[in-house]
Amino acid sequence: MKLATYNVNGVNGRLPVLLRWLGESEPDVVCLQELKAPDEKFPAAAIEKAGYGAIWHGQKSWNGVAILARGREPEETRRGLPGDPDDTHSRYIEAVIDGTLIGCLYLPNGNPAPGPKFDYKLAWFKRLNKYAKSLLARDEPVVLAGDYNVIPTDLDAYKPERWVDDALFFPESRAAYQKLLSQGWTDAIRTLHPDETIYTFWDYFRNAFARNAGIRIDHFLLNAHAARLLSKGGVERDVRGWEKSSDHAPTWISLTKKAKARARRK
DNA sequence: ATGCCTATTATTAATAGA
Repeated sequence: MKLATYNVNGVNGRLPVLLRWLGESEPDVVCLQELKAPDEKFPAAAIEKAGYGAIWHGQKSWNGVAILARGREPEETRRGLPGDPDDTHSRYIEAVIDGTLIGCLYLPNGNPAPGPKFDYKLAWFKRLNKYAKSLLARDEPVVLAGDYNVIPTDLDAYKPERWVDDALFFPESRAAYQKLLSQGWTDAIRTLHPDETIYTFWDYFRNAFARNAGIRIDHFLLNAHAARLLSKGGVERDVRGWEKSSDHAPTWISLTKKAKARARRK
């Protein structure tokens, strides 16, 4: 099963890119972020025509998340994180697909930091960590995929010194991410490629993509059941170079059907 | 220290992204 996460940066403005990518990459499960569209403007017909069932949680102008499943309908299990009934942002949606629980998240950016937006980021992170702890213990594969808006370590940024004043790299943001990992989650891409320079985002400024001036902020976190099934993963970097592309590239992992015998014995 | 670029929304400029 190939799972992908893609901050599409406008699901309607980038629809040709999204459809081309779905056709070429053929992921089985897709977590989308930054739909930038209300529910009624989600391009459900075009996505269905491409062969995908979908659930979505939209919002006017900003945010918005969706889960797509090739040849099937995702079975929705939650929309919105628990812990704050006054939170109006559409940043979390969750479904069961083929026995795997998939959480699709779009963590707040938090800039400028410090400030109220950064406070919101940390508060959202705290709610995520609390909820994630309850998911971790489930007796099935669990995958938390999305745009975490966190650069985990120096290895994950081109010139990390340029990011020290940014909410994505603030000590509090990195600490919250490490705290989440320490519950027992596996950062799939970093685990597969421990020493590689891997980026998932290149901004539109300063010719960043051509210079490979990127950061790694789109992540797959796996519980132990899912981690045992992890076989490969990476970033579909070419997509970032397409005409009218998002500033993020699709990031993907493959989960095998059954754990390898060696892993099972452990 | 700031703009750079791009999308959306509401009317040619503001806001957000990261």
